[in-house]
Amino acid sequence: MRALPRSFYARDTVRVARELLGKIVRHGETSGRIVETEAYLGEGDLAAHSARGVTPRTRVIFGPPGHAYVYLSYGMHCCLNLIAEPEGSAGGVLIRALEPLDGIETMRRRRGMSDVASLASGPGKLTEALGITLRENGADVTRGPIVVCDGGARGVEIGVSARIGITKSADLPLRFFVKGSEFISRR
DNA sequence: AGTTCGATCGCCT
DNA sequence: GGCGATCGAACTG
Repeated sequence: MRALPRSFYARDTVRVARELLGKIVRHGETSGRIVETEAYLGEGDLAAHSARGVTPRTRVIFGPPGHAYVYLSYGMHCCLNLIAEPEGSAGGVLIRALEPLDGIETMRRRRGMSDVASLASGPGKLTEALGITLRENGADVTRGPIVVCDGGARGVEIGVSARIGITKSADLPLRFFVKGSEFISRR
């Protein structure tokens, strides 16, 4: 399966967040279909790490599209974002949940649990299931080791809501999910 | 140099 | 539904 081209990411962040639903994320032998995303915008989005401009941490968010921004949340979970917008403009899509596809036994071992619907139903869970850590920060997802490709999913119904677990800019409808999926983090 | 505060999860009740 | 775990970035003085 071929990686999505960089041009897919070099667009409006909300559009990229919506269209990432149904796409497949692969890391090594493990992969999953994206069923939940959130858009984090540039200027004016106080919930985004990029809200206060370029710093050593947020450098990746302002960099070229099609790269991974991985950060540590609450000192224990890594979260995966895919960078959107042309270089120099901030925008990222937080991957919040995956439907596990390949390497389910590996995911079970990494997660220490067996229920498939819970293996990757949260941003910290899916990075643990796929073995994604801070080492992958800045990786080019059109090349690897993390690769995103077209899953052939068409015409799924998309649900929209406010983003989860944030306090600033909390009311914006920037969370997107596959309606009815049993693999999302919450309904 | 010290402090504060998270784009969370799982376990407990 | 509440809380503790645990680390790095950014802000303060």
